[in-house]
Amino acid sequence: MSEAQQRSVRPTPEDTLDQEAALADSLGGERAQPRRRRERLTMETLVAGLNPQQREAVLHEGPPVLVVAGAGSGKTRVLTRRIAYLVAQRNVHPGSILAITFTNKAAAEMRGRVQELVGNRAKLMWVSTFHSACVRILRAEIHRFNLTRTFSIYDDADSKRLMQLVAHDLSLDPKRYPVRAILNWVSTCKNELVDHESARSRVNTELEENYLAAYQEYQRRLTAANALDFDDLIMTTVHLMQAFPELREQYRRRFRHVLVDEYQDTNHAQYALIRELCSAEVDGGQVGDEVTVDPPELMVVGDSDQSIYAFRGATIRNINDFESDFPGAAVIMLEQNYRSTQTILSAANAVIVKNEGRKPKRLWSDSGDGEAIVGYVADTEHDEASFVAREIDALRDAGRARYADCAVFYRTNAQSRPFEEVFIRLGLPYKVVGGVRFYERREVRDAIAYLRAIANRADDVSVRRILNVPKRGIGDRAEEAVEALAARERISFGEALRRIDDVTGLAPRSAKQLIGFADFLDEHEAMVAEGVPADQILTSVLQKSGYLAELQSSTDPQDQTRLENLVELVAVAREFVAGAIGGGAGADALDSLLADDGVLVGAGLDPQLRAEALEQATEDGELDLGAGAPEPDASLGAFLERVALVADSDQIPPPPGVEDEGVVTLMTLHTAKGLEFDTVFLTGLEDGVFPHQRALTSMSELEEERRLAYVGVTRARKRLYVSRAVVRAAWGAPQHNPASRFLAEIPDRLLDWRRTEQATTSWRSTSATRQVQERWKERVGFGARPKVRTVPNVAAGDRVLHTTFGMGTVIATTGSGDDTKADVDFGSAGVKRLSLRHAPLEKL
DNA sequence: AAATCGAATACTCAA
DNA sequence: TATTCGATTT
Repeated sequence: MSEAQQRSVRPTPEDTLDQEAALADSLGGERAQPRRRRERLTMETLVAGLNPQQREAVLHEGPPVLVVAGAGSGKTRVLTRRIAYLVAQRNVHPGSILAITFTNKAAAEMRGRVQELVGNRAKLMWVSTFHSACVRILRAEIHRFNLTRTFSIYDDADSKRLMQLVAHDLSLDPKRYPVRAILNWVSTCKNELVDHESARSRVNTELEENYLAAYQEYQRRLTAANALDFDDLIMTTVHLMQAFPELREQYRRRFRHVLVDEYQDTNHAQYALIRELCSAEVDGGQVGDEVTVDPPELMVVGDSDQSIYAFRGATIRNINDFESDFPGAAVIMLEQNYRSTQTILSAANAVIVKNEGRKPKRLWSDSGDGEAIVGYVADTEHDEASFVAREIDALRDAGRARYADCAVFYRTNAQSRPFEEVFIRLGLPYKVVGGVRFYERREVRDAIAYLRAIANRADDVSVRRILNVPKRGIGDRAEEAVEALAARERISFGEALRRIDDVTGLAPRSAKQLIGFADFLDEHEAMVAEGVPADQILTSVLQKSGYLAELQSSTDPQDQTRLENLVELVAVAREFVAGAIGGGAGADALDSLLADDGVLVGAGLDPQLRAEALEQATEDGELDLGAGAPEPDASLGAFLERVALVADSDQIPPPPGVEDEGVVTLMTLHTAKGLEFDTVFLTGLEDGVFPHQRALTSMSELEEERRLAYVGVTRARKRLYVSRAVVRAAWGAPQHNPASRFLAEIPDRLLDWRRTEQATTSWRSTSATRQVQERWKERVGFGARPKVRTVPNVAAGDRVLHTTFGMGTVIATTGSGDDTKADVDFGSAGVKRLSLRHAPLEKL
């Protein structure tokens, strides 16, 4: 970085520590007497310890402002201080602040921190994710679109099931129309605010014709089920604002300050929502529709180098075009990093500059070079895991790190396994965040489906999921008969269950079972109506449905685990209800929602968030911001909503206490965004793994992978390890991977290689390959089968010639012996997986 | 209607 | 490898 840059951003010399201490003191003093009206926070306190740019951001007034916040540049601090400043110095009512964060956990933290600064009034703020905020708005307003406030939220798995039904009914060839592909198309539409009707305009091919048909039928059924999918949550909220200008006005009046974190990861729909709320112009307004309110003050914070969610519609253009989107906007750059050593930052900078067309931005730090980055080339993924475990132990023994200070990152969830195996063997405490998530387990989903069916009878997907789970003698025939009635009468499946007498062609025995099932649902529906709290409904459902009984009597050891998971779910529900009823002061009780073992958590979601009723505009259009005490909400609906919106990152282990040294955290790079650890292990740095196989052919995807690498590197405070495995098992077969290109992008002078690849030319002779091959053969169950015929001996990196595809480069090899396949990049012809035995391939 | 077995398929990332 | 899907059997 240039000298000038350094000088221009260096903070004014001041004793940061002292001021922080003073701030903490004043806060502690205030907390001791919470009932007294708190001292007005002074301006000095609020900007204490901030550098000039941070201070500017906190104090900024007026036009929209973009804060370009490099990794570790203290943006959370800026956001919380700004909110506190708004409340304490500018007399902004907390109820008129809307702050959007990326995860529920971040929201809870931010609310907590602001609360420490300004006290309980902070509870009136809306601090939540886009999704939570939209759900909150939708619950209050969606009747305008003819859904009811009890609508179900379909997650990815639910959507998939529904789309599967749709595709089947439209008799789409599953080969040509994989459900996943249809859903992607639909999701893209929704992220761009294209509903199932206007989507016609983007149909050009026969393929898209069918996508459209699927979209329309899918949406029809979703609506019939009184349900929305994830993408709908945002799109529908925007459509509401557009369809009812007075509604938009109402929210514009309500939210005088809007703050958006992680702006680089917003998609078009989210952008449009912000625009509806904050734009100075009226777009899409109707005749006679006038903006009567000045737009709220808007601050967005983001870093285009950390944009890693393009796959779910995030577009970097939102942050790049902010200044033209919001004319007169100000831009503030935060480039001083307070987190990492210069070594780590240099590595990060060196990697990210390889991306083309990005706005130049260089992080710098004055905390010194620190330790060199440690590199390690392992033979196999198991060796890689052992290395990481040994290293963590060594650091700990040397007193240089606690478990909780260490994190292991990988590209895909599947890579966690070898680490878990080794950590368990060595007795190293750890927690995997994400992966096979609690709420995705079958038994948990079944339980949730029961609850949804009760809360929302029209929810066909849920009702039919549990119709015969546990087995109660309701087979396909019976189900079809009921469905026929539902179709004939144009009612939902659940509704048809109430009219079993009208169902034709039903065996008496089936009819009896169906009536029993319908009664079961009715009974619990009545409980909900009586206001029985969610946990009691859940336990009742599990018992009376026979679900528990079936698991208890099972001999399958897996069912034991399932049982435990359900017990866990009940515990979550209990905590939820306790939190809601304990209500009011209950931010602390919330923290205890963190599960104690590795299974689950549901932290971070403030019950307050849904407990607090949405304040409505009074008749003359004035908003009563502080309306009433928040109502505790222990209802089934509230519980379901929380369950639908929990995020992976809500499960990150809490910082350890004084005695306890916590656990090592394992997670994907995506989940790691926004976090920081003293010691970071960046693993699986292999082409084909990270960057991911599917990103290798596309420039833009490759750049996204690089940003992911950038995010990974910048999570580290003091120590960074980068490692790869020469041979890695994928799908049970050994795979040979070359070094990740990102490794080469880290300057050598920053790296301390503990171990490098042995100089072996042929992969056949490496011990690593043989080792994995042997293991593989044992598992698969065939011994040393003699090869009938030799196949071309190629390895990753070799150049090859194919009779039709021409020249190519071997990316990786899969399998062994006759089954060996090679992934070859033929440039313009793309990446092909070829069987070496058959392919007309010649090694060059 | 339920259970069982082999084949097919799948691994991105996630609210 | 591990889960899921379906076809088949009982």
